[in-house]
Amino acid sequence: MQDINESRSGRAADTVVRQLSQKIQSGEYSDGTPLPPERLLMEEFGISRTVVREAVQSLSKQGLLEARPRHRPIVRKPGYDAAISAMESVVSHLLNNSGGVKNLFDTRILVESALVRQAAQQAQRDDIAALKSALEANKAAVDDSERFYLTDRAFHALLYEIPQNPVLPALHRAYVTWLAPQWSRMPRLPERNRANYEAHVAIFDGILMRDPDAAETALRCHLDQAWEQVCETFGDGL
Amino acid sequence: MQDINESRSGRAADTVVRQLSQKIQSGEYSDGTPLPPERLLMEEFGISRTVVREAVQSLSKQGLLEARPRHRPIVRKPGYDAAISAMESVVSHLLNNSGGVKNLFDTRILVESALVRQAAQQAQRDDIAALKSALEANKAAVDDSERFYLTDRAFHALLYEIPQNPVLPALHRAYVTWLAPQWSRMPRLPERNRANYEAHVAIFDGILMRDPDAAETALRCHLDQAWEQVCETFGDGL
DNA sequence: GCGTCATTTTGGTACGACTAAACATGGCAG
DNA sequence: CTGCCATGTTTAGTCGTACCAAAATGACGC
Repeated sequence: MQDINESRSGRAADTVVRQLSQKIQSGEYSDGTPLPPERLLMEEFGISRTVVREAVQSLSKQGLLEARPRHRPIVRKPGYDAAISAMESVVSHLLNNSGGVKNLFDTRILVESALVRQAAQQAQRDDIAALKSALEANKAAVDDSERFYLTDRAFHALLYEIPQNPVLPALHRAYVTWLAPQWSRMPRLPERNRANYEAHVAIFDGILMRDPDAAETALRCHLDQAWEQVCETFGDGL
Repeated sequence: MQDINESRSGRAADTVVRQLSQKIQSGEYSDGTPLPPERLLMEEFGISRTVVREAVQSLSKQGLLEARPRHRPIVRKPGYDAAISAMESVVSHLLNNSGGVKNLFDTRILVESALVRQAAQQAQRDDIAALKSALEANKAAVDDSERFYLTDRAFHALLYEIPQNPVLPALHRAYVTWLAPQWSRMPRLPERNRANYEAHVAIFDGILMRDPDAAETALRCHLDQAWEQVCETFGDGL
């Protein structure tokens, strides 16, 4: 009810954004519930609807609100995925620049090679078991390219889960999402599926034998091969 | 001049966002120049100023425009840094959650350990020379904590530059920015500076000797130590 | 030429109105 | 009583206008 004026910030919307995000974080607006209607916020903060809408839009771009058209914005405590999706639009521009896809994929190689090394050194019994069953799912799907794609993704996803760091699975989802436009237009051949499966086996063996070097080598070989396939399909112009 | 209606998209602002971002990417609005005034865009697209403002705000949050209050928005072709800064607000929330800082720092350890391994295997003569001079700057600044902080950052930044992948330096800037709140409130002691310098030397030696394992070990030791210092300062509640 | 001041431009905010979609209600037919 | 549909209500999306203040612009005097 109090005027938020005199908050000495160039833009009124900014102070509203601060107050709202604070109320969200403090739980005053609990997760999953819709925000009060714009007209209520308007009188609560003593501002016009213009400013309310600006603030709401800003918060939704930050991932603290989920705004569907014609609906009340839903309060969302942001997770690591929200951070990733905040970059999405920018990234999509960057991927159109020459070299953008390769730069992104190279970071994936970097990260994933570090992951398999760490897995080879620290993977627990259940991690290994999960990898093993993912491998079997791979093997069972070599002839069904659509399904193989899913099991392929699942195998790599496991690598990102082993360190128990919630940033990493989010990062994997990001890679999958951003590289999907290239990947999904590639031809899916059973031979390639089989080669990928065998590459996965090699990675798994490296982890199983607690041999970081072997695991990393296998993974780099696997991803380099994938990149070559991309280049063959799109003609290097990335 | 044509009506953008009938574009079959729930929100008018979204179509304007698309059109504008396309015009920015195609160079019709060249980088560095201000966008046309809102009132012009309004009639150009046949929409109200409300929508124009919404679109402009959206684009500026995406990093395609740089909007200062009371100024015309400046067109910016987004780079990798723009992607990072798009996450900034979300990340700042995540870092307040328990474990957020540690999760982020762990990814840094992961990435940076992969970087030093790669450096040990692939660093060129000039990379090594750059590292060497960064080390000397370290050594010269051990007694001036403020300056040592800068040279410390510069040393690590070099590691991110070696693979020639523009994503990585941006990532380093992100780490520095996001972890700065914790780092900058830590006491700076010459002993610590000296210890950090020696850790850098160990990393450099590993790279110089083309010994990835040694380099990685030294780096992990270095960063783990840094994390311990953070914990001592803030009492583990991260 | 250069600084100063008045004018115009332009973004920031407010208010009011209307539309259409989503939601809530209640009545009607089975 | 139950399920479905018509109706009214809520609410976000959009538009138009108006006003203010800061910035950009240009005129003027020095």
